[in-house]
Amino acid sequence: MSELFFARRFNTGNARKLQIRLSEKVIQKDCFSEPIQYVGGVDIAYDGKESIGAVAVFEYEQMKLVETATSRQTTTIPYIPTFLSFREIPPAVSAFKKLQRTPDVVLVDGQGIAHPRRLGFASHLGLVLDMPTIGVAKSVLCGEVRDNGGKRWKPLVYKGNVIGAAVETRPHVKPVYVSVGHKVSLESAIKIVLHCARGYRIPEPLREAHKEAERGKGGKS
DNA sequence: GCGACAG
DNA sequence: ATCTTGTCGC
Repeated sequence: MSELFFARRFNTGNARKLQIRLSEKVIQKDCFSEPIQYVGGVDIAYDGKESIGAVAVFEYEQMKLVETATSRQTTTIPYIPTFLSFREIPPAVSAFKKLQRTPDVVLVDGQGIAHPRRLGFASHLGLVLDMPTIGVAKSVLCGEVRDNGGKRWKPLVYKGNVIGAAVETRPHVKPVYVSVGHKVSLESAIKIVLHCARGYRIPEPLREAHKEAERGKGGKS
């Protein structure tokens, strides 16, 4: 009962101010050691009133799954466009705490700084975990793709600034929208996403995290 | 004021 | 996100 009340009273005004304040702390430079050894993927699934957070960790070079972790808890905040992170961070962080190995960089299902206030789920999560994160979204939240040459990626521009890139992970397939989450440059983010995409539009760590979250439905974790 | 709007 | 039948193609 209290959760529902809290959800209805979610204060977008305060959340908006927090986003603006936090967005200034986002670091857009590579803050991880090379070569990358482990990459993680985070995704959230919903089962009725509960959220299932899942994390999958892959060995970078071979792209082999080495570990997964999930966490199931009551959903506390409703989905409100541009405030997705407040809803998904709790289950994501909870799943992360169960990991044995800490990935060097994490792919997140959503936008990084490609957000109206430059603080999408991937950036917010990166700040909370103090870890390098990359936003990988399946559709655009804001901005427009600038038609450039025949590269594998095109810049996503919003109000005159490049906030991310539409990356064609597979030929002739709808692109995924990559943006800086935290502690990584856009160039590296694109390179990492392309490395992790093996035969499918969605990078392996995210595909696996999605499957893991689906498996968490109808049970506990 | 109106329309758009990650998952 | 979630629900949901059939269909096309490797």
